[in-house]
Amino acid sequence: MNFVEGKQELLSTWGTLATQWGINRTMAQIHALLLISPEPLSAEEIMEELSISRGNANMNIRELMSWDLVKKILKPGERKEFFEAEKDMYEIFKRVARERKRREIEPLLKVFDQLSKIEDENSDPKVVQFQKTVKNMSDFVTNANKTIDTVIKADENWFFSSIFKLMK
Amino acid sequence: MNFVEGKQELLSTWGTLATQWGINRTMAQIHALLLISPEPLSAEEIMEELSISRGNANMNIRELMSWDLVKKILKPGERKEFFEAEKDMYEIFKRVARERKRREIEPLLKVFDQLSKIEDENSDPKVVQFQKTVKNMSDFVTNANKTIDTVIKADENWFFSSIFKLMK
DNA sequence: TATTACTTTCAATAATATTTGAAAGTTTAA
DNA sequence: TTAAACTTTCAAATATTATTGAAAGTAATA
Repeated sequence: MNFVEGKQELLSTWGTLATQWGINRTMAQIHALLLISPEPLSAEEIMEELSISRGNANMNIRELMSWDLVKKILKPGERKEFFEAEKDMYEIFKRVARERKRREIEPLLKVFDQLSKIEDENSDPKVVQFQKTVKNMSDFVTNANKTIDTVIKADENWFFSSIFKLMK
Repeated sequence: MNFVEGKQELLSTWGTLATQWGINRTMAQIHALLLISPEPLSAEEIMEELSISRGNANMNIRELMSWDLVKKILKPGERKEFFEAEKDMYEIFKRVARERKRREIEPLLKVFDQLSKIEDENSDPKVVQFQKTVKNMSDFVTNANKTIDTVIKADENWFFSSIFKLMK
């Protein structure tokens, strides 16, 4: 496998992985492309490399910026915009965790909160198990949420090495 | 909100969340339905509750079993099969982690391994940054993989409380 | 063995998510 | 101003994924 083949393999694998995690394939591929690029790329270059349309490129680049994974670079004297990815993997991980927390976990906790308020005098086992399940889900997600907060604040070596030490 | 409305809300929210994580909506809803059910349910009952076809129910129940989240229960004297979900949230989390690791992380590490073997004498910055990125991704995923192993072996209270203590 | 009571399969269909591309919008500079 | 060089939008088209349901398969029982 040479560089060009390897690049295709990486972009394709990364894109496939992304879809398994509910992330748009093109978004992941643009991200990977910027990760392996030593220089910021323009929309044109991204469109070219991935054979995608201008609209698609624009939309996914902006989505990446909203996740704080990519930033716009303006080169002096150039009118065009260039894009550059944050390259530190742990930083990427933290930013994704922060966004998913905000977009998904927090709304979910609100739903649990509402569901926990359901009062049914009724001691029907169905109601009892429902309430038990909501409580368990809610407690678990609350803990997961706190764990994410911990990770977001921690630094990489400390976090990973601490986790490993737990099992020694 | 009463019990019936709350149940609908939970099934719907859980299903939506699942799609954001690359998991089939129906699969997640069947899982949630079994989680709130005090008794094992038959395929018929699942079809009825979620208004889905027999084929769809069958397919997703089997998928849940392949994730080891649901098991088949045979009641003595009954020909029909019933299904029951593992209800412990941390156990569910570990089983999902174990499966995603096996299905996604391990194949991914193989790809990284191949990509790391690309030798291009060439000191083109594009090649250099490619190799650097593959190395970073690979190291990060390797660490994440080890962390998952740690979590899979740990028990809940110990794991969560240890994590929190890290930040004190 | 034949019938009944189920479960499984899968091609066709439907639902959902992504992508395109042309038109509209914006900014810069002559 | 106007034109050029870009970026953004979004309705329509396409691609992907999920669902249906009827037929085929299987196993228990009469």
